Amino acid sequence: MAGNSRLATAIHVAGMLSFADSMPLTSEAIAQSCGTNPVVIRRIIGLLTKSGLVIVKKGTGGGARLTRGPEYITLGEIYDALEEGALFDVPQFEAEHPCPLAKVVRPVLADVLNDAEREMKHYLCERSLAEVIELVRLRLGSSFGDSSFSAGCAADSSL
Amino acid sequence: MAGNSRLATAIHVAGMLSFADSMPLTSEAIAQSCGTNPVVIRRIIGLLTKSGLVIVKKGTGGGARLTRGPEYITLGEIYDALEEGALFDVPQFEAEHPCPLAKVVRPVLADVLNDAEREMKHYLCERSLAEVIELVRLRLGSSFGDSSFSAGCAADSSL
DNA sequence: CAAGTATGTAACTAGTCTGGTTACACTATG
DNA sequence: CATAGTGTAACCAGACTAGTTACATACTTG
Repeated sequence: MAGNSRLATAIHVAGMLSFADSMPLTSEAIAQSCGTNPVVIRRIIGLLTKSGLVIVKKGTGGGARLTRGPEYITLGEIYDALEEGALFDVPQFEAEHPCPLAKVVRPVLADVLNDAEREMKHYLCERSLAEVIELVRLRLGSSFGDSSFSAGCAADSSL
Repeated sequence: MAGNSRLATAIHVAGMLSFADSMPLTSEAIAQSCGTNPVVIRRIIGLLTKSGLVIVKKGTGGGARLTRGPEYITLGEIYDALEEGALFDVPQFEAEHPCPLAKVVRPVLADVLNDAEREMKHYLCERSLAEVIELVRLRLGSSFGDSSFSAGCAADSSL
């Protein structure tokens, strides 16, 4: 349970919502596809909602759906929605720290490691959800048509 | 104590060893500069040694020193030495998984997120330890000369 | 050889995070 | 009102980071 699978789950969720198009999906249905618990899904959907990527309808027939088409959602936006902290922690020192070199090294390290993280984020910002879905379509080959995704998966697992 | 400060510490350590040039530094001296415990430093130095970046001499007058000049050590090598796991965990599903879409989505996500991580690593591999040291020199301005680094910091904190 | 110095490593603790789970209040539909 | 969903709090388990103590081992010097 060590690694961080939240981003994988979040993109998985967004992808499913994209397939379902305007039909809202329940956290229960999504959780089955993701092999996890509805509450875990709701926690993630809550963050996506907070970032304006998703809109949620409560009550009977409710569920979540995307606010935009997948071409207009980048993986970077999904990553940001999760509010992860900095990838690398660079503790800074107080003025009284005995080693003068250390006090200068740390801000430099913070800059460099921040840049490294930015490279990763930049890559994610250049990949749209639609691109990911297209890759999935390619892997699926021709076994499914366009609309059979939601019919074949989301509908199945919601019953 | 949440974040991962190991990379920052490891680069800090390598930077100090570079300043000390051929004079071995003890984990005690480095720990003082890093504001942490000698054992923490030894754990990191152990990994750097395992990767061939550092060589260690035991006993009186012992300590660690770099095996190469800082121009020939990249931050990517230091990152790899720490043997961190994958940045993003992408759990895969068994063949019996109920949702057929999910089983196809996960390998795609693994690819995409792996690429994102690779972008970050690529940036680190293009930055040498010498470049970091140069940035530190620039921030220090002209208050210190070249050799006063090890004399001013490492030597001070080792006494 | 003996004493001192330094590493290597195991063991334990504390704090934090992710993920799983249960429980329950709230809300919208019909 | 009954049902279907979400939102959220609370708690547990597992894992990791960092700090610390303790001790065996190895090297150097006198």
